[in-house]
Amino acid sequence: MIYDVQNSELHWQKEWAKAKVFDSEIDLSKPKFYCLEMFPYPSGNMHMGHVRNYSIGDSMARFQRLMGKNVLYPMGYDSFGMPAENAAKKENGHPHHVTHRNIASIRQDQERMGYSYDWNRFLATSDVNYYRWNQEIFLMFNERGLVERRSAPVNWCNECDTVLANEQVKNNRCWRCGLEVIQKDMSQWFLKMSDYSDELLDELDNITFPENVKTMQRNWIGRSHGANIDFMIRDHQSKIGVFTTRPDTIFGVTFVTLSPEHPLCEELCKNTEWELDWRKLKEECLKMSEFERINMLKDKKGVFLGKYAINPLSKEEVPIYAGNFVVSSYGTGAVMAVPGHDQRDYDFAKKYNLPIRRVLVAKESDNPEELLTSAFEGYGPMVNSPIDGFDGLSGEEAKNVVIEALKKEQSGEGTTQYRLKDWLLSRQRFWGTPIPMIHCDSCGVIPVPKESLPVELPLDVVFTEDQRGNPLDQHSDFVNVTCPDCGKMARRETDTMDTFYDSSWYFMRYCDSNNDQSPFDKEITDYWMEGGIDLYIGGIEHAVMHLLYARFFTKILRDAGLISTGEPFGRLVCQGMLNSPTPFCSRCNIDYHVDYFDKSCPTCNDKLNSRSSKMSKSLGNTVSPGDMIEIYGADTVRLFILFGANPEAGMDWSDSVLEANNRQMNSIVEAINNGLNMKKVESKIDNWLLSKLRKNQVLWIKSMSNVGIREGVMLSHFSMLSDWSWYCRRGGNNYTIAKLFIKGWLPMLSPVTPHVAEEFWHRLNEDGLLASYVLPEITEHEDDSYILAQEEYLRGVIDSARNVKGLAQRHSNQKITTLTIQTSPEWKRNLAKEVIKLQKENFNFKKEGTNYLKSLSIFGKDEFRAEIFQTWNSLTIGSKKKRGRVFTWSNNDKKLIESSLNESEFLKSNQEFLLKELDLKSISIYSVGEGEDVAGKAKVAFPLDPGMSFA
RNA sequence: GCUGGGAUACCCGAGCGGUCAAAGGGGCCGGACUUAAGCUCCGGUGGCAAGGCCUUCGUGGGUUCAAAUCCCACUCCCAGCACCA
Repeated sequence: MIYDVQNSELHWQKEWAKAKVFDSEIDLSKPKFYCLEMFPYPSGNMHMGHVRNYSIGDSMARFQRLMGKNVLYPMGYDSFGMPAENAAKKENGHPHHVTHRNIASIRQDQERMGYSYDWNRFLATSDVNYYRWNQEIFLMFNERGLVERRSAPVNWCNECDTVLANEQVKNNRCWRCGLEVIQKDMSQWFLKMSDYSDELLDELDNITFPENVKTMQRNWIGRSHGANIDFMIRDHQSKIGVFTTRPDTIFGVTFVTLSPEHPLCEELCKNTEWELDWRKLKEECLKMSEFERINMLKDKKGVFLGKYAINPLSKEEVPIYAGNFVVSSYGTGAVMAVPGHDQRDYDFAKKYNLPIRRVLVAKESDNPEELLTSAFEGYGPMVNSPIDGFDGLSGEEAKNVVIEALKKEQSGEGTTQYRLKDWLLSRQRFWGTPIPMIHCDSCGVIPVPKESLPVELPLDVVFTEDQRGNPLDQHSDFVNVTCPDCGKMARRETDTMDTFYDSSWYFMRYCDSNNDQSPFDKEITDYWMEGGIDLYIGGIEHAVMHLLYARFFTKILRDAGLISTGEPFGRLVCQGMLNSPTPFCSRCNIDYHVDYFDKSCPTCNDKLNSRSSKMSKSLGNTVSPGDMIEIYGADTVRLFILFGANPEAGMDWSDSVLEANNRQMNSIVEAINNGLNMKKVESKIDNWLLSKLRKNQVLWIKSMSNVGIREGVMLSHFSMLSDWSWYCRRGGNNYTIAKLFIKGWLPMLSPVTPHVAEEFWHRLNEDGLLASYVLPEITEHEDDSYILAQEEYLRGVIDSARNVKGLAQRHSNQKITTLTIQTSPEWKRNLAKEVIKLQKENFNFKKEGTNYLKSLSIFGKDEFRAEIFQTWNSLTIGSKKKRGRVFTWSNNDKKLIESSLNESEFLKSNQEFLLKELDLKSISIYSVGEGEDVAGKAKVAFPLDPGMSFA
């Protein structure tokens, strides 16, 4: 066996660990590179999605080390969270034990893949030496006034027995378990993320996130500019504050709508004939399921509340409604309804027969009295204003004038509204960071003093299957505490923190993860975090959760002076989905479990076909990394995953491609092995191989530097091998050259398939480990491209000869055995050179070509004239579909022509090779005119394109 | 509905004005090697009367001497948001 995959991989993993090659320390003499993957929740074994994530990161970390960067590449675990708690319940254990068991298991899987982590920086967020800093930072937030405890309607998930942040509710369902969330009024802890709305939004313009992530964050923050306007109520002391982005439509208001949950509703209609209807509507809205709500929203519904609001400018009185389409949490929960210029209001007005008024026209010249058949939502000049000074104004100007008028009346002002709310931080769960607060009957809610930290989670808790709620509530040692202010008995806060808090700063902790005095040292962290993490890789599912929280957190830490940078992530790469074949019914548009392969659809009985769907446990289409490693080794799995698709693209699992990639690895091994056993025979092709190596290296570095891993792999694992094959085929057999080539090749192999590369690095007798090798700067030699072009020419000749031979064979009864090649006559070559020269001077061939040609001395020969003319045209103008050859030649082609390459001599020197490649007995090669014009092919001979005839 | 990203040969995918019948990979077909299979290597893989011609890069229009590539409209797919005032 040339290469024992399994043993070799394990061997080198041990060697790397022994030599501590991946440990990183500050080194100001090198540029730093902080490479990071979103750390995993340790749920047992590593799955393919992890493999993809970490293989991308590892290849980049290894590549940057090769480039001489000081690379920080740590790994740790996001180990607080519900699943550990649930697992603990199942086995009557403690989440702490479950967590550490899982960490050991997933870490082993990661180590088997050969990832080059600096394990010294290991951290688990559920360990007290991590979460104690969560608490200290929390106290700092509190001091800075960013912590707030308040009673508010919050999202509650019954399954998870806890509240959820807005970001964690998707389509009204819990992001973790999928159960529909309900609204509850509860007193909860918030972090004032809204203080940073503007910066979080504006900074997006300056960071290199993928466009879709930016868009998602922009949508989530949802800033809109507009006005708050107060409407007085007739015969009532309260007023209604509405938010609108369209103050320019103020005169079109024909009613005001409150969300049914709005507190004013009750105030307005209590003890009136309208109360019952409102209560019904409110009930209906509160209990609506997601499905019903979507159906219902098509049908706008509302009830009159019995009172009238007064338009602050026109003083007109309009009815007040409660409407199911008004969202209570956005703006003020109340809208001024302008049916003429808002489609929702239009629909509502139609249904309840309310007046629709036009107060804008699209163009100055439009008729202000023209009836509206749907809302006109664009901008345009104001019309029909009941007060002077507004008609004719439009857009921003109109808005500003209206806002000014409102200010004068003291009933409104310009304002900005955000969709982003404060971060609801508290969870009613056990397995999270305890919120370091104490409830004292006399002193109120007060923070745990810094010197009493950490507040530790008790280990003496037994979890049982039928348990509900948070076991901390029942743990008297934990709960009972003396008040740090007055010394009386008090109760400890039992809510814990959202786990997104843990992941909002772990990347800074990595920089200094063994610090037991503070979360991290500023100087050290500034070094690694300068300009943000250089490459951050993870799933798109965190686009508005983790990635937004972490940005927010970083900005606070910056403002508190703990760190200098305000944006944590430099380049972000969101890896694509990993798909795998799945039974699919195209009629029902449903994926089925893999058990249904080759069966028919259980719903419609159609034959099921196959399509690629996201790997998931429920579909059973997952592939176990462990199994694949056992069969093929880590290198092959890594190659498959990195060559299958670029990092951002989705990729399909394919057993046959994986197998093919394994064969590719075998071929590479064999090729290198053959190279190391070569004789020392010099040949013409030697230089070509080294030129090719340099060319490939340069291209490879360019691709890899830009995270173009797929393109990089194409060069390192495919082009390099086929170039090697070509070298051998051309008779290359020079150990010295082979060694040079392999020494250049192995580093290129190492980011993606590090084990095999390391193994052969040693067989090459190189000093030290390839894993810590720094690639010297690659410079192409001056004549590289010429050498490559020459070989390219030869290949081109062989290619077209093959084509023509096929043709000839079809027209011949006997086996073709001879070839006559006539290379371009000298005058055509000279003409071509002339044309290339002219083209470089931007000569206008169309306009001046013919005259120029006539001025050439060669044109004087009558017998040639027609052919010269044709040649000239073919070189410069071309035909309808093809441009002149001078425009289609590559730079290298031009170089060959300019250098006066003697094509005949060159081909003759490769005569043996041509005979072999073309399977011929004889071949004669000469320049046009120096031998018989066989089959009249002289006239088709062009520079770099000889005439050929077979017999 | 809005926002963002897509649609390229049997499949996956690169290309993003002329060097494009379109890189690379898979699959398939043929050849060499082998007792044979596998492996490996080489070649082919839109059509045809074949150093050429014709048709093709979601559909229909347009700009251009020239379009997979630029512009317009449409269809479909994926993702996110969604009565956000």
